[in-house]
Amino acid sequence: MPQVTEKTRRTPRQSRSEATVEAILEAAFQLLEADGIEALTTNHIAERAGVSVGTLYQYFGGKQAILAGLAHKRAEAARDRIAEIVIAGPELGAVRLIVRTLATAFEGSPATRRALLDALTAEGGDDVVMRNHVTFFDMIAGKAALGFDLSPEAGFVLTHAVVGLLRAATIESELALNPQALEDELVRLMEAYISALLVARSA
Amino acid sequence: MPQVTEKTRRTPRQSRSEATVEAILEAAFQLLEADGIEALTTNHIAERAGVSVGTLYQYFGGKQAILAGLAHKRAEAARDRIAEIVIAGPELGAVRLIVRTLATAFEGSPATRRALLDALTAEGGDDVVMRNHVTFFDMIAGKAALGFDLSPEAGFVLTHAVVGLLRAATIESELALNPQALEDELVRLMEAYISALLVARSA
Amino acid sequence: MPQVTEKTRRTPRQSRSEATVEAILEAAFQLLEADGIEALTTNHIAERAGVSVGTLYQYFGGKQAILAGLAHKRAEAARDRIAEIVIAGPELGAVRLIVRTLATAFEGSPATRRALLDALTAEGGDDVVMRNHVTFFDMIAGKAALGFDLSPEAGFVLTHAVVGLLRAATIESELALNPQALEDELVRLMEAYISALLVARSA
Amino acid sequence: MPQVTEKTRRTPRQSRSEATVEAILEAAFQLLEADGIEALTTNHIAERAGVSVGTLYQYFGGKQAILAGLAHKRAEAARDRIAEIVIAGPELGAVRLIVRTLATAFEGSPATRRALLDALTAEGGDDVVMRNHVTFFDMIAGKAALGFDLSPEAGFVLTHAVVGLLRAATIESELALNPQALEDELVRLMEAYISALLVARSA
DNA sequence: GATGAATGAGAGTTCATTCAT
DNA sequence: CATGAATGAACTCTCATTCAT
Repeated sequence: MPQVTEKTRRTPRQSRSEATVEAILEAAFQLLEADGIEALTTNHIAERAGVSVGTLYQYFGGKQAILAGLAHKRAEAARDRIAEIVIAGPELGAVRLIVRTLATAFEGSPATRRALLDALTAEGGDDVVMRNHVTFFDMIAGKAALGFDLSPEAGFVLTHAVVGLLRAATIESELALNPQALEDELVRLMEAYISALLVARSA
Repeated sequence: MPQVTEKTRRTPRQSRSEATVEAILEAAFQLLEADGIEALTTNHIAERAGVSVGTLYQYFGGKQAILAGLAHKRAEAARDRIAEIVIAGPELGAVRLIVRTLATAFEGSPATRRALLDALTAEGGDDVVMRNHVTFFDMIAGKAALGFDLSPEAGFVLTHAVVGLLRAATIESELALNPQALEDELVRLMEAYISALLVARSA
Repeated sequence: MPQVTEKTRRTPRQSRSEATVEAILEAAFQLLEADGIEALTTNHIAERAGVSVGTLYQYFGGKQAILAGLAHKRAEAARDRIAEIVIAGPELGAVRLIVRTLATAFEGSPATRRALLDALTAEGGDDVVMRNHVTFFDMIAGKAALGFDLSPEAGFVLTHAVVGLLRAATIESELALNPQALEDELVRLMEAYISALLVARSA
Repeated sequence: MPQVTEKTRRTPRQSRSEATVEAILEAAFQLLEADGIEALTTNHIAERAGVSVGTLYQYFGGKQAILAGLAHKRAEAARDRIAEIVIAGPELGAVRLIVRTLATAFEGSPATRRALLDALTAEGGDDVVMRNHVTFFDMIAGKAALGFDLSPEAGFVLTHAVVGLLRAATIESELALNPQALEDELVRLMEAYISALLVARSA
């Protein structure tokens, strides 16, 4: 049974280890893109990465951990970019920029995106986006003059509405939605909600 | 390899067949609740249902088809209930009632709910909720006087925002969100969005 | 991890199943003799038996269970033979016959004998010889006019002295002990002990 | 593959080396007690001992060698104590003292005792107790006035009856034998046998 | 001498699926 | 229609051991 709980077995300190970890993640991403989640096995990943399975298991607890590692890297990058946006504080276009950042956070084919998104939620709480959603959106909320008394539920809705819709859009590829139009609607949704929160607050 | 494409092999007409199908679905649901998705195997389901694996394969194309069957039963029930709500036309509370119906559509533990939700999306387009979202929300849209020129993207957002958020809420069980407060926020989100759509339309 | 606790997964009722079980045990014995315990794998056993691994796992919980099955078959046969000896009641030679029966209970090479003996003890209490030693030796004890108040410890010594020595003799093959002389000494040991017990009892 | 043949690679003379060897043995013993033989790996031992695996392999030929080292330490201590007993020559109680010494030779849980006992026999002839059993019991035999013409088989029985029974008693822990009563029976067994040997000799 | 990252053969095991009965 | 014994490809994961640093 895989050790899902313990993501990293050996925290790499030396450059050789770091390169190995990087090679494993890169190999996993390539295979994911090429053959899909079904064909993604630890043996294949190790082979493609040019290391032995044993080495792979030295750094990752199993397939899920690798997927999670891949997803986290992207999620963190997205979060950093959003943080920059908020700090830079382009008053009006902030919501649109954030939506756009999230929409492009996960590179790769729809199937890959879905796999990574699932890996994030499969961890059950270790999800960076989720775990940090309060801190994260407090920043936005502060910028938007909502103050800090955003309820957990409102924060949750603010965070997950966009991510959830992007997830759904990724899966529902055959609907052939217009990305631009979708972005417009997402922005409309978020701005309408934020306005409603502001109104409720001032009441 | 499971036959994802062909969901039902034999459409039951006789009562004995119906009972068998029912027993299989019920067995699957019980095992899902009791042991989780990991322990859910066709052999176990057949055993619990009191039929042989062979018989199970006479009615279902495989594990995924069973899960999908389970999910569809719920999804259809939810859709029917929502249709009634819309027809009954309780002007003001409609959005809230719909949200509530969706929130309670899937019984069972969070893990079970997630598994069923995933089964729905895993089908890749056969999803009743998704496939019918235009028809479905056109009804709502009509009631709400939005007219029929709801863009596909707006319809998509309208449908999936709620479902996606409920999905996220189900998974993120440790956040311990207040169901009532969450419902309030969902209603706020939807009503704000609908208003925004109305405003945009009239402009 | 193998399911050591649950020896048989499917109790065979039909002749086909019985033949399969028999084939597996026979294959295991042959491989044990030919290549030793190290080379004994479930895959090899299945191949040699002419069945698939899956089938093997339908009947046995794993390698240990197969070994245990093999050992039990022999142990039971030995016990039956000893029971016959006691019932037949050849007054003087009984001890020698019992010793001889135990000495020849496990066919095969020393390594095989050791493996089977170990499998018996590895079960931790399910061992037929051990578990039944009281019942078993009460019969002998009765014959020997010791009565039924044989202490558990005396019964234990009676049972295990011979088995333990045979085990040791099997392992210590390089000592090249003379089987006949060893048998003589074992008989001497047992008869001396029984006499001592009788003396103690009459005192 | 473990190098069973070559037990020690480097015989330590310096104190640092001795400390390392000691740390490894101690670590192995602790892990054996805590987690059982299954969880005992060279990597774990090295980690617990505070050395690298490489260092471990500098001093021990492998896992078996470590286990053997552990067992030998105890076996040698027991032999020395028994030698003292024989030399001290307390005529009547000697057998009882020897039995008691053997019974307490291996500290630790039953599982640990079994593992160490097995390590001793697994060496296949390098076993100190076994290899030296003639020399060893000749001393006792001499003391007991049996002379030097003790047959190898009688010597074997003399040595292994006690050890084998203690092994069996260790494994069969659920029988909950009374240690004192068991000791009594072992003494009875040995004294009866020695007497029988004496009688046979004088005949 | 010490290190510890890397190895990799191969073990055990699962389970969706088939098809002869 | 039902059965369930049989299948077997494929998977995850271990761990004793080596050797370049």
